[in-house]
Amino acid sequence: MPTTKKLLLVDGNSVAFRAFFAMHSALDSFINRDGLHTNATFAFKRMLDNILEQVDPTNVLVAFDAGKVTFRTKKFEEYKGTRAKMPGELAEQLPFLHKLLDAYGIKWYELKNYEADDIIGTMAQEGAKAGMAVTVLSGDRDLTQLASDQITVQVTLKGVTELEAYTPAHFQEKLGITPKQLIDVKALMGDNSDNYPGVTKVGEKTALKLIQEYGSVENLYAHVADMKKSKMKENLINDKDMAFLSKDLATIRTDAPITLGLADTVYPGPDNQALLALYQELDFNSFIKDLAPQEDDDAPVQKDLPVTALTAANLPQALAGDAPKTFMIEMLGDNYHTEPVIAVGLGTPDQWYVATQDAILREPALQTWLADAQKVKYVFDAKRNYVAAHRFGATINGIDFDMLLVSYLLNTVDNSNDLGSVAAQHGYTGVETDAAVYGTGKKRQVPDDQAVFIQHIAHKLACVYNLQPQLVKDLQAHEQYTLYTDLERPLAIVLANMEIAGIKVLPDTLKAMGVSLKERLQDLENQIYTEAGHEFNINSTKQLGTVLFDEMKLPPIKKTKTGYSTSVAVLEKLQDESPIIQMILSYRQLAKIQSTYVEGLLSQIHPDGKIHTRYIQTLTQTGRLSSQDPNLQNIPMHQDEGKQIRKAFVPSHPGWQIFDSDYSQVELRVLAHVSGDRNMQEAFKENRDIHANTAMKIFHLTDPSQVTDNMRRQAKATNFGIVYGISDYGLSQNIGIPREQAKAFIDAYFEQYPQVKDWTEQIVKTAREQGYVETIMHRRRYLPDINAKNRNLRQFAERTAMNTPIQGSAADIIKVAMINMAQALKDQHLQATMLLQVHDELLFEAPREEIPILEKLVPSIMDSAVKLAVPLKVDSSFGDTWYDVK
DNA sequence: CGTATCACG
DNA sequence: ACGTACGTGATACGA
Repeated sequence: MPTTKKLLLVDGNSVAFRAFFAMHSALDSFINRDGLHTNATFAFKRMLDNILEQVDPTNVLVAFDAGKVTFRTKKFEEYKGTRAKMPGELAEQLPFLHKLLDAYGIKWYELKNYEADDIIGTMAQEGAKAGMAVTVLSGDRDLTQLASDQITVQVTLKGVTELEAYTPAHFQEKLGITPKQLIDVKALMGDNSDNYPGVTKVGEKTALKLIQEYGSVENLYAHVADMKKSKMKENLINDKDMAFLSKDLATIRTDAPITLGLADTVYPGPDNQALLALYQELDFNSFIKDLAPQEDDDAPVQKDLPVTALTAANLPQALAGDAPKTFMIEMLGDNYHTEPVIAVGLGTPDQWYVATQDAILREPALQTWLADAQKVKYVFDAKRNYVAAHRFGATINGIDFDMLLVSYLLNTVDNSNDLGSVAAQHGYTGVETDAAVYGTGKKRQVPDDQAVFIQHIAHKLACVYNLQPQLVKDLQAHEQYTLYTDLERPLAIVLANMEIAGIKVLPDTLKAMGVSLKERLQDLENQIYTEAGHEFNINSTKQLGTVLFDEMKLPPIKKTKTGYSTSVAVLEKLQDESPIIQMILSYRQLAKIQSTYVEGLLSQIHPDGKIHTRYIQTLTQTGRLSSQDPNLQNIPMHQDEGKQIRKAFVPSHPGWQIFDSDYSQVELRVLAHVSGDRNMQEAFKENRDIHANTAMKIFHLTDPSQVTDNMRRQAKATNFGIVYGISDYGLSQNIGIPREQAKAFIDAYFEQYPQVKDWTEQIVKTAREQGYVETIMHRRRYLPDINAKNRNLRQFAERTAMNTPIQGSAADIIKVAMINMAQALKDQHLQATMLLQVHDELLFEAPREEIPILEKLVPSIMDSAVKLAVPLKVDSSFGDTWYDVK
């Protein structure tokens, strides 16, 4: 039987766009020696390899758009009229993409007056007719209308290699229509990015419904007269011409006058000499290595690095010299407080040393070297190595380069604990991921082949060493070098010491709460069963939904994608309908306290009676910390029931106290600073109640005495809304007022704080132009969706553009304070210990006699962390437990 | 392993 | 018209 021929068709322009933006954050590091940007070419190559491997085609064609003028613009002048010009950094790469395809032996093609879509549509039809299995690769969904039994359309998702396969079945499942009907849907809803309107007031939802009902635009109009009178019917009738024109524009041609046939698309495979020349021109060194002839197919792709077993005997030799060395302590799991050490490695590219026993960490020679600040170390995750070393009595000084931390500062996205994937983000492909070597989940283990294991450690060490120059250069290009050296790098050590210190938690206090909660939960459970008439799992939203909305016939206020919503907001609206609602609310509240806080925290107390959380310094997109295993940044506070948990958090020595300081309204102060708003700055300079001040402004009051509690509450929500990147709908939902009124609040707000309004507009504009926003300390967040054609994505990016500089600058400020605080405690020889950070709050334990010192010292360090145009304000308190700190 | 819910700033 | 507040982590279900 002859093998089926496989045809791969690639939408060159849209895949190039995706490639460009997938590696947009690496734009600065992907420049060849001639100053040419190469990020899109690099990512395009990887996308191409990925799809070639997946499809293994016999024939390939890449189609490009020939220009702006096409038969569609002749039919409708505004077609794609609002489309932004291709960025220059991408346009300059197009000739190299063409060269790359030539070297791959892949035919590429463009046709005057037609779009790439039409070339693909025509060729796909021909291929299918010839009995070929056709795969289309594109970055947008327009082409999915071609999907059929023989044609699969792969659409790129995020990143370089993730794809979504559109088949007729997938269409049915996802949208409830056939691929062809997508054209009809677009005829009605129009296409914003292609700039044709469809029918007035008809969006995706409505269009889908209409097509599911009528099947096609033609049939819809055949029956439009029978529809019952409505605004929509009127719009449909008025816009009939536009609907049919839109349908025509949306239809991908399958009869474009292309001048090549299937025979021209035969894929012979790459020309390695041509590829080598191109890679040299583009400085794609990692790809050049891949081209090197392999002696036999079974040989490892990575050539072996020079490794010696690290022993007590050869430590002096291994540690000789003052040149920088990479160092690592390897563990299989995340939690470095407890995880066994499986290897210790160090060295330089001349010679790597790897020990597979943890005992080496107790060697005095190694401990001396680790403690010596003059011995320069490169690591991946300083805090992880520091804490692990501490378990063996070692202290690490002299950490110069932390690849993980630097990578996070360069681009906050996806800095996992996996060195291999972080390396890949920076174009370094010479190292495997841990998942590939150790496996994942239950099967995670040290490889059976010891040589494979040791080479993996060596390759990781080498990777850190090799990436150092490039990443430090990138930091400098981003003006982030001092953010790294003066803020994040020292902070890692401060955090390590907080984690090591841990906080004492009294198990008996938690257990007593657990006993009482258990009884109360049992009572509530029985009452709920009585009301419901039978037993069920209250924790199952599905079963609860059935009881409330099917059996008891309560009105379902909201739906989720899987069924009825039973969230607090919904239940509160049902309060008066049945006594069961209050019982469920109470049950939920207590069950949360029991499972997450009583049982959860109990299971995390170490043998030393303390909880040692991990602060994740390289995760959030704004620069905040996060806290894991357990999360000590979300211990209950707002309701007294849950707040009791805090009584279990106590000082670790008798006669000591818990001391706490927090910033007052730090985010709004940051907003007053960055916006330069005179009215808001004045309020803070005069130490006024900012929410009451806002209330006076938006309610047009003349005297503070006129501000009611409710006005202040609404003003407070509005202040928050501004920080989050306001929308009238969001505000209206939050405080339960009509949308119109929320809009009036916002308008009044912007009128009273005009420079805040200017700033929100300015920051969005800046984000659009440069693709990222920054905090006061140059922390950077990329916003690739800021120019997205998808409205939701774009608006989300716009809100983020407003929120991140505020939340992120506040994070910068407390981080500076933490570093200064750790230094001050050391300088003044205080026993007080910094234990926790909760975003705008620092928590300490200290001997009672040091409390008066802290009451002066902590606020003075915190409010002088940075100099803003408004003062920072800090409130402090102390007590026997965390609960008593209020 | 994704979803819903709810704890924090 | 469209669908929306920003940033996190832990737990319980249920496929």
